[in-house]
Amino acid sequence: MIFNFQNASYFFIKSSLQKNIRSRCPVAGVLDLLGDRWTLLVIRDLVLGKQRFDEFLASPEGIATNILSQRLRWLTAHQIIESTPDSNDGRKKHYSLTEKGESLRPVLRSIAQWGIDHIEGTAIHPSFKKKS
Amino acid sequence: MIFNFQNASYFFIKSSLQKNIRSRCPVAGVLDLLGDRWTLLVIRDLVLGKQRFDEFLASPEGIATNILSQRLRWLTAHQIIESTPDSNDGRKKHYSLTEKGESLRPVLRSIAQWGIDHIEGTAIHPSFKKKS
DNA sequence: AAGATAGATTGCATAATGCAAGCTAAATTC
DNA sequence: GAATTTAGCTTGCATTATGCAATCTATCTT
Repeated sequence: MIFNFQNASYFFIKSSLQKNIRSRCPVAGVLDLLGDRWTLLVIRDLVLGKQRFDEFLASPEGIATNILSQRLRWLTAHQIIESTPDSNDGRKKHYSLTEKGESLRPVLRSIAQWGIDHIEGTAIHPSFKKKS
Repeated sequence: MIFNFQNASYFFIKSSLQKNIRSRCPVAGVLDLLGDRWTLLVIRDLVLGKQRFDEFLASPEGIATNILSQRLRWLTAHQIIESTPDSNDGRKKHYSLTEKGESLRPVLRSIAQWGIDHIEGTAIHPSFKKKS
């Protein structure tokens, strides 16, 4: 990603603007949007049915709270996820994939399949098969 | 990626070892292998028929020489690409995708398609359609 | 009222990236 | 055959991102 995530105000200013696009290549565009060590793992968690901050934190890769928080903001700003407050507990938020986010499922599946086929020690999560 | 690429000797020691795997998730595995701002763009270039250091450098995203050099080494170490010396010009190397690298084509296509559908201003490269 | 919980933000050390410059071996030009 | 150019790197250093621990605020539970 292009911006200094540490500085929240800078982030918000920039993220509401058009992205600094590196090129017209869609692969480069996707990398600018999702291409780092963590963003796609948050989306994976959502695909697997996780919805809450704590659930994402509990994933085995061990994302840090600041990174998670930044990625959730980023993904929300780019309409890939959205959050709704829990109706019973005002502290809780439920994150979910928007339609745009849902459309990443086949991409994620394609990536996962390649990983299974070519990276030793990886295995598919059972619930990954649901909801083609 | 996990290592300090700046220190070449450290790189070589580490890259010949088993990767420090973050989890058994294949998505995480792929991200550890390819998930940064540049690696997939080098693969894209190879998919598009580029073969040489200078050709990769000339791509519109403007990768730096040190980063390109590191990525080529990384991808070679992980059997995704290989290089052969030019028979006429001893300075030149030709990089190409291995079978493992070729198998990334559909993944790249899937990513590209999502980008075209959801990222404004992106468009597919014509030669991307060749060789399903 | 006191403590626990959810979802964060902050400060700081470490690591990765970006850029310019330089380097080496091979090829080309003069 | 010496000087220059080219291809593919490497190095140094500034900037940016990440990782970790600590802290904070609002809400919920006891």
